[in-house]
Amino acid sequence: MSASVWTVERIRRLIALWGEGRTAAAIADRLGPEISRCAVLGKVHRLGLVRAAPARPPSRPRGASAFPKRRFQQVAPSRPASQVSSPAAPERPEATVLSVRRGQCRWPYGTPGSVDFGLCGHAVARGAFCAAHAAIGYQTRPMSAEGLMRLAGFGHDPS
DNA sequence: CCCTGATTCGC
DNA sequence: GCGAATCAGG
Repeated sequence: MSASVWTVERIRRLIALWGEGRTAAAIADRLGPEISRCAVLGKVHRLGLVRAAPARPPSRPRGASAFPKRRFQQVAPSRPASQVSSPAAPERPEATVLSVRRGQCRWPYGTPGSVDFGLCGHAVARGAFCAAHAAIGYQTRPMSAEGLMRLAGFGHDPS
């Protein structure tokens, strides 16, 4: 017979002790060696006994193996379909941070700080980028109706 | 580094 | 349902 470790008696004591404001570790101690602090926390949570939440803004997705190793996401300029039909972008950087001059595309290549880091260097078409990279970097996303109204000077002001 | 409670997920 | 793992904050 596999009686749950959480007997009625233990649950009763848990509720009482939790109500007294004891800490999970202290409760785990009193409930016996079978009950760990985590077990207490888990049970408390499961019972919905969560002590008055101090309005803690849920900062992030958390929990066991939420993101075990994928914690760092590669953040690199993504290359959507726009690049396919755009004028050629160089395979390798043709300028460096030090060498790049006015009129040269400043699209980054490689990892900043590493020796191979460089800049596109092609002739600027728009802003700081050549045509190919401007197509990627200056994508204008469709603006919401609210955004358009705000931009037009019609703030949504009910009063 | 110790502690706290909170949260998630594999079992 | 259970609780270890892992989080943020003190």
